[in-house]
Amino acid sequence: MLISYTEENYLKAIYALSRLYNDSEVSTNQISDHLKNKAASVTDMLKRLADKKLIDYKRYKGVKLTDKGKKTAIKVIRKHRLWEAFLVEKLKFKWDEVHDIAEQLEHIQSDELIQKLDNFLGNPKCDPHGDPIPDATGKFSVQRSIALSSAKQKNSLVVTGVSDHSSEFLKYLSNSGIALGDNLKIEESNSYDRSLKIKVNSKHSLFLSHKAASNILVEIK
Amino acid sequence: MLISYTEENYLKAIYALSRLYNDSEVSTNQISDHLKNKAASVTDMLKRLADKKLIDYKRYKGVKLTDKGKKTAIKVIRKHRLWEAFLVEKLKFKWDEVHDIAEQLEHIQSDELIQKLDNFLGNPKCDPHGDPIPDATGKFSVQRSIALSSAKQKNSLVVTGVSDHSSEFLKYLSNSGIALGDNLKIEESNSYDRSLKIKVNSKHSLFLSHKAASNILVEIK
DNA sequence: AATATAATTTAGACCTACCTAAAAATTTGT
DNA sequence: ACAAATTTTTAGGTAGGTCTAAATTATATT
Repeated sequence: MLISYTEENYLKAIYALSRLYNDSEVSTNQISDHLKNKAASVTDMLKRLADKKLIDYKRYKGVKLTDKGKKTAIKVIRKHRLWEAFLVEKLKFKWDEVHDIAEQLEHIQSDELIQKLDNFLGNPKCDPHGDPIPDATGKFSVQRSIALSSAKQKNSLVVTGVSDHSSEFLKYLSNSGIALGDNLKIEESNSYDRSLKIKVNSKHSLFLSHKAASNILVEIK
Repeated sequence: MLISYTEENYLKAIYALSRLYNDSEVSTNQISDHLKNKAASVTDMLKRLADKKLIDYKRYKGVKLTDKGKKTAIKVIRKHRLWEAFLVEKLKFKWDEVHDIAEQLEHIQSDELIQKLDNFLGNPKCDPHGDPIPDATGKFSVQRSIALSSAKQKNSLVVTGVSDHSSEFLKYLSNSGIALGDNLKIEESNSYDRSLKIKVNSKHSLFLSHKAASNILVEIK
């Protein structure tokens, strides 16, 4: 079955938005904001994607990718990140110049091309931005560590390291009851000073300043 | 001004067909045969291309590329051939596997990408099929030598070499009044035995067997 | 619980790029 | 030169993907 350029972009958007909010349903408006289309256009497309069994869709109730839709979205992401790696590693683009070109290249259809490109690049695990590249089966072999302060997802964050290695900071962390491997949930984020309220291992809660949160590295589980 | 994927394919088709027949006007049916579309669809598109000043078009009279249209077509060809070179040289595709993928890649929009790809490949003059790659200004620095027997264009052929180097064949050629640098025109081609009637330097005419014609190399001027 | 507000969907329109069928222009054959 | 055959164009329709404006459903407020 054929999936168009535009349909692929919708699937990718739904995948990304769903990840941001703990794999929950994605709303029409979220998609229209993300894609900079009107909500009415999104509704049209959702019907078509549902006909093709790429999403589960009930009107007014938001949307989720089916396994087939998810597989398609991850394949597009795989292609995008491999092409970004190619553009930076081989063609010597700057990392900030490659996004628009990769947006086009990600839609080229050829399984053999993806596989050969992957080999040519030495089967990289991450793209130039540090984002993980899924393998041909759709599996992400690495998770990216990011600053807690820049985590977009609220749930299922695991502490994997720190970027401030001073004993002062590490002492502060242990006093706060935060250790490597702990599970964090962002309960509140305050935009005026970018401080966070965090729940640790579903037990105790605490406030973290932006400075502290930016030095805690987490992965999305 | 934006030129769509489909419009680019029409321009490429018109360019190729025009070259086959001494840069003459191209007919609606030639285009529809080549693109495997219906003639009515071609007429639709020709009107749009004419609106965009990419072709000169008068109804019932065939069509020619404008300078702007020609420049666009050559740029697409440049991209196609550079990508083919990449696929074969770098990704180790076989030369006969790359065409469909290059048909997609040729429409990626980014001048910087083309230039960087060209440099990455070492500024090749020809693609893996021996077809010349135009430079960024649209100039072809080499002409491809082909067997006279496989020339699709009838006019403006220049003798550049032979593939049978036997003294017997060379003697036959000089007896026939054909030498390096001579200008040839195909006046007739007979499909039952693939023999050709040739005019040499706009002066004398002669018949050539398929065997003889397949050993004479020519370029298109 | 009724109403106001926000989110979503429907209705109707447009453009690109294709199609079929019929009409018009051109070319060919005698 | 005129009829026949061929080529090309016009007319009208379809599907994808977008839009605006209006209607519907869901959510929030009081």
